[in-house]
Amino acid sequence: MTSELSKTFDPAAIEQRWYAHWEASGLFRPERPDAQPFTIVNPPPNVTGSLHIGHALDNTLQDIMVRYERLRGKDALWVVGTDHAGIATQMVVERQLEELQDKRTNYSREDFISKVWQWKEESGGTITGQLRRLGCSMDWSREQFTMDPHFSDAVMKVFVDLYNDGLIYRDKRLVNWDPKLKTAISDLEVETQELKGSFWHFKYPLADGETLADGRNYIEVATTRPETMLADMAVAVHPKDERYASVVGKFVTLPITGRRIPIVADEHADPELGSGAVKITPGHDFNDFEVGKRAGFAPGEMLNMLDGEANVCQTSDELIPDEFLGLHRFRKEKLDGARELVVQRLKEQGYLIPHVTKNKEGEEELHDAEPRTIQTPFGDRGGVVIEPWLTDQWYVDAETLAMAPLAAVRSGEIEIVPKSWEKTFFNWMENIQPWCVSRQLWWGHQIPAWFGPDGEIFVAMTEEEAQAKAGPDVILMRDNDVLDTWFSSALWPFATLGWPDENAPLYQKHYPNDLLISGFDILFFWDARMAMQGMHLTGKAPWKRLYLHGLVRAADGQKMSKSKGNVVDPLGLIDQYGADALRFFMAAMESQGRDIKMDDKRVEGYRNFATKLWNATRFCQANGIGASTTLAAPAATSAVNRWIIGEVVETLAKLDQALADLRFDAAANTIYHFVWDNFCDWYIELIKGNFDEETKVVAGWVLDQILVMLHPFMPFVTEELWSKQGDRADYPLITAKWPEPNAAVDASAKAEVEWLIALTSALRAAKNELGIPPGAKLEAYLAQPSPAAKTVIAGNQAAIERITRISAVHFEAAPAGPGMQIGVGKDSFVVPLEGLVDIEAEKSRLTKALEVSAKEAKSLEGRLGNANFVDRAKPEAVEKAKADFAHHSAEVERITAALGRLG
RNA sequence: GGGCGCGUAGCUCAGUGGUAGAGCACACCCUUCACACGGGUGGGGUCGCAAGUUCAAUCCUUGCCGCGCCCA
Repeated sequence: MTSELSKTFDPAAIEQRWYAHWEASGLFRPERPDAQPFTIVNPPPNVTGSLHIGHALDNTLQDIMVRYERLRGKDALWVVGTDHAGIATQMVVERQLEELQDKRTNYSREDFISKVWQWKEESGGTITGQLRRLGCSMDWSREQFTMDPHFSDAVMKVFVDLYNDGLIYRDKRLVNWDPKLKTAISDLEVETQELKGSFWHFKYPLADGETLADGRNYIEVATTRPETMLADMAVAVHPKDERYASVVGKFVTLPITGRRIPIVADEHADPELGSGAVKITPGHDFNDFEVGKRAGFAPGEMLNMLDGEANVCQTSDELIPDEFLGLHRFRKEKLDGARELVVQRLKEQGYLIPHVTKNKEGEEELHDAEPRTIQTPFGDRGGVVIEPWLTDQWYVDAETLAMAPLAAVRSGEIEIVPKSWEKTFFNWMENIQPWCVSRQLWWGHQIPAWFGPDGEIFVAMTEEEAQAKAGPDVILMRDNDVLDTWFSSALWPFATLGWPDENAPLYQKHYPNDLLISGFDILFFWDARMAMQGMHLTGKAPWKRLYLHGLVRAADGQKMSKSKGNVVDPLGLIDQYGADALRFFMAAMESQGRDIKMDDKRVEGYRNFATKLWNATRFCQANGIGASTTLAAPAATSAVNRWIIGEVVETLAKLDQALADLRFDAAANTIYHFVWDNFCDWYIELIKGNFDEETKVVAGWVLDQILVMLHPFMPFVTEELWSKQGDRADYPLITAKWPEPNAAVDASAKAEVEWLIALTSALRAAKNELGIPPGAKLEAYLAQPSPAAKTVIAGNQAAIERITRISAVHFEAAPAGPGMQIGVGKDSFVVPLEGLVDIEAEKSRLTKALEVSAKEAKSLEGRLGNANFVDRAKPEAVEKAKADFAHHSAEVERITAALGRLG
C-alpha cells in the first residue's frame, strides 16, 4: 500500500529524519562480509573547519560513488575523520588565550596541550555534523582523528622506520621560517606574491687599495633587501666577466660592519643584470646559500643576523653595531627597522648610489632606490613575509620516495582522472625538494627523537627504547618539535584501516582503496604524499584511481574568500533549496577539468526537479501505482509500456557508463532527462486515462528504477518516495538493489511511440503557429496511411485523442476546404479547419518549412554529387546523407503538394 | 621564463571529423482533474581570430588575441 504524500515537497521536513534513521540503523555500512569491497577515504577536514562550498562538492562526489557502489551490492566503506591541523588548531586556542590576556607560554607544554584537547572535545569537528546535513553516508561508527592513539602510534612508527631506512634525516640548511608563528614550514606552504618594492644600489669599497680595470675603487651591488648586508659574506661576479676578473679572490670591506669579505667567481652572478656583481648573504637567501657553499662556507659557519621573530641579533663575528640590534628586519607597525637604518647609514656615509630619473621638465631627480616589483614569499597561515633562516630541521628524502609513485602513474597502477593532471604530477614529483617535516609547535605528533648531551640522536618509538640505545647513564632530551600535519595525513588511506598491523581485517580487505577524490589544490600537499608514504610503507599504491576536481567559484568567477566577502555557505543553500538540489547541482556541474561557477538559479532548478518527481509520484499514487515487486522488468504488451522499459534499459546503460568514467555531469543529466522528458512529459501523459493492470505494474516498476538510479544524487527525496510507494521498512532504498531490468530495447515499440510523439509535436506546433487554441478538438484525414500509421493509430486511440486532441482519424481524403497539413514520417495528415484557419498563415507556415527542407536537400544533394565524398567518406556518413536527402526531398514534395491544395 | 586549462545561444555549461545541444533567462499561448517550483510553442549561435590538414573542421595541427591557474 502506498502512503499519501503531502501536497508540497518540503526538503527540510524529510532530510533530518532520514539521515538519523540511516545512521542509527547502520545502513551506511551494512554487514556484507562476502561482498566485493569498495573503499574511499574522505580527505580529513581540519578539526577547526566548517563546511564550505568546496567540501560540499568534494563530499557530494564521493557520496555519489559510495551510494552507487553500495546499491550495486558492494561492501562500500567510506572512511571519515578529522585532522588535528597543527598550526590552525594551535592558533585557534592561542587566540582564545589572547582574548583573556593570556598566552601559550604561560603554560607548560602538557597543560597547553590539554587545553587544546579540551577545545577539541567542546568545539572541534563542527564539520562532521555539517557533512551529515549534506547527506554523506560515511561510516561514522569508525570515525577517526589523526591524534587517536592508534593513529599516533602509526605516525611514530613511520618516523622511526623512515629514519632507520635513511629516508628521514636531520640537516642544517635554510628553511622557510614564519617569524609570526615561529616555526619552519614546507615550501608548499609558502605563497609567492608580487609586491611593489625598491631596489637599492650600493658601493662596496675594495680592500687593500685594489681597483677595477676602469679605475673605480669600489664594486657596485644592488639589493631588494639592504638589511641583509649586515650578514654579507661575499660578493659574487661571473667567472667570465672581464670587468671583475682582476679582483676575483680579492676583498671588499663592508660598510657599517667593516667585515672583510671575498670577491668570488660564481655563475649565479648574471653579468647582464645591473652591475653584474651581487652581494651574497648565505644565511638569509636560498640562492646565496648555494653560492656560499660553493665558495667554501660550511652551513655552520654561515652568519645569521636574525632571531626567530626576524629581529636583528648579533652575528657570530660580533661586527653588527649595537644600534641595529633588536630592530625588526624592516619597517613594522610604523617603526623603522634595520632596512631603513642600513639605507640611512649608507647614504650618510656616501655608499648609496642614487637612482636618477627625469621629471617632466627634463630635470634630474635623485631617489634612494629604484622602484621594482618583488616576488615576495608569504606564509599561507601566518600571512607574514617568510624569512629564509638557517636552522636544524628534520627532512624527508622526498626524491627517493617519489620514485615509486612516478612509476605507478606511468604504468597505470594509479590512474589520474582527468589525465591532464598527470603532467603536473610528474613535473612536481620529478623536481621534488627535501620535505621539511619538523614544526616548532606544541600541538601535533611530537617527534620521537632524543638528543644526548653531545648532540647524538636516538630515534625510537618510546623514551625507554631511546634510553636503551643511548645507554643507562646518558641524559636524554626529547626533540621539542612536532611533525608537519601532512606527514600524518599521508598515512590516512591505511593507518585508518589498522595498519601497521598488516593482518588487520579492514586493512586486508579495503587496502588499496579504490578511489580518491580530492580538489586539485591538494594534489601535492596530500595526494602525492599519500602516494609516496603509501607505496614505501605498504608496497602498494594507496588507491587505484585519483579523481581531481576543480574549485567552486563565486558567480562572477572570482575565487571565494573570506576577505572578499563572497563566500557562499552551502548550509544556506541547503536551507533554501534542500540538500538534494545542492548535491545534484554539484554533480551536474562537475565536468572534468573545469572549475564550477556558483549559480543559484541552477540549484533552484534542481529543487524544481525534485518537486517534479514528487508530484509525478503523487500522481502515480492517485492512480493506484505503487511499489514494484520484481527487480526484472515486468512483462508488457502495450507499445507504450514496452517503450518505457526500453528507455529504462538505455538510461541505465548510459548512467553506468558515465559513473564508470567518473563523468558526474553526464550521469546527472542522463537521469534528469529520463525523469523529466521521458517519464513525466511522455510516459505519464500517454498512460493517462488507461490504468490497466499491466500499466500500473510497469509504471510502478519504472518509478522504482528512477528512485534507485537517482538515489546516489538525491538520497533524501528518493528515500522518502520509496518508503511512501509501499511498505518497505525492511528494505530501505539506501540498501536496495541497483536496477537489473533483464530486458532489451524493443525497436518496434520505440518506433511506434516515437511516431506518436512526432505526430503530437507536429500538431501542437502547427496549432500554435496558426493561433488555434491548444485544447481545440479536431479530426484528421489520412488518405494513404502507411502500415506503421495504421498500427499506431489503431493501437493507441485513447492516448492519441488525449494528447493530440484529435478526436478521429479518417483513412480517406479530406473534404475540400481549408485545413492544416501535418507531416509525420511518410504520412501526410490533413486537418480540416472550416472557418477556423487563416489560409495565409498556413501558407506562410508551410513555406517556412519548405524553405528549410529545400535548403537542406540542396546541400545534401551537392554533397552526394561530389565523387570525392561518395568515394572517400565513411560508408555510414554516405548512408546518412542519402537518408537525410530522401527525407528532405520527400518533405519538399509533400509541402509543395500541400501548398498547391491551398491554391 | 616553464607547464596546464579555458574562450560554443543573453547567462552558466555540455558536445561531436559530416555543418550544433541543455538548464536558466526571453517571447507567445495555456486557470487541461500530479505539478505555475507547472504545461505547450518559439526566437536566438559566422562554435575567440587566422592559416593548414581533409571530400568535409566548432571538433585535428600551427600561429595569434583574450582570460585563469600552477611552478620557477
